[in-house]
Amino acid sequence: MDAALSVIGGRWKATILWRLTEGPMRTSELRRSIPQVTERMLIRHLQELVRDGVLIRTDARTVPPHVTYEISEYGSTLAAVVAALCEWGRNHQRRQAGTSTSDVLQTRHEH
Amino acid sequence: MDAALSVIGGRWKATILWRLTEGPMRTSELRRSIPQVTERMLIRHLQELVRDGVLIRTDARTVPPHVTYEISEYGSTLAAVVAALCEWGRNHQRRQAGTSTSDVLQTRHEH
DNA sequence: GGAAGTACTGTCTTTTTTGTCAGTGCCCAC
DNA sequence: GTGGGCACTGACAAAAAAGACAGTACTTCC
Repeated sequence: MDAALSVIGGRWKATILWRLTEGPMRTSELRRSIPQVTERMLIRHLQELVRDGVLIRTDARTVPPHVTYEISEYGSTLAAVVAALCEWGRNHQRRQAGTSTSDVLQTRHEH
Repeated sequence: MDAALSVIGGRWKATILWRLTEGPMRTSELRRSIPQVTERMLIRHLQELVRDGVLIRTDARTVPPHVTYEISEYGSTLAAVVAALCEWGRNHQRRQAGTSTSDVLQTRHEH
C-alpha cells in the first residue's frame, strides 16, 4: 500500500497520468493542460514518475529542447487503477452534492 | 481525482480501510493492529472516514467506552479500488527488488 | 489508593510536501 | 538587441500533514 502511494502519492501525479492517457505530450503542453500546477512541481513529479518506470521520457536533443513524456507499458497498469479511483471520486462528488450532513447517520448508538 | 484523494489521501487511511475489510474492529484493536500509527492520527483519520461516509462508528455508550468501526456499504466500493491499488503496489515492490537502476532505460534519446 | 484501560481532545513541534522566485543556455522573431 | 519560448536547477519560504505529549472522565483490578 505504501509502495503504491510512494508512486502516485503526489499532489499532481494522478492528474499527470490521467492527462497522458490521451497520448504523449511535451513538457510545456502538460503544463498548459494543468494550469494549477507550477513548473517546478510538474518537473519534479515527472522525474519521479520516470524514475519509477511509469513514464518514459524522450529527449529529441535539439536546441531549443523538445522533450516528450508518455506512459510506459508498465505505467499503463497503474493508469488503469488510477482511472478507477478517479471514477470513484467523481461519484463521490455527486453524492456529496446530494447529501446534506444532517441526512447522514454518522454514529450509530447501540441499544 | 482530487475528490478521491481527499477521502483516502491520508497517511494511514488506506491501511485502516484494509484492516477493516476483515470485519468491524474497536478503536484499540485497530491501534494495536497498526502499531506504527499514533493514537492521535488513528482517531483523526477514523473521524474523517466516518464524516465521508466510508466508515460507520458504533458507540455502545458504556463506561468504559466501547466503540467499533466498520466499513459502510458505500465504503466497500472504495475499499475495492484501494485493494486494487494495494495489489499494484505489491507487484511494484517485487519489480523494484528485481530491477537495478542501471537496467532501466530511463530516458530515450531520439536518434 | 495506585495503576491501567477505554476513547477521546487540545496544544504545540517537527517533518514533509508544495510553491515562489531567480537563474541557465540556447534559439528565433521583430 | 530585446523579448519570448524551451526544459530545466537550486535555494528558500509557506503551507499542510503528522507526531509528541499531557489531560479528561470514569471504570475495574489488586
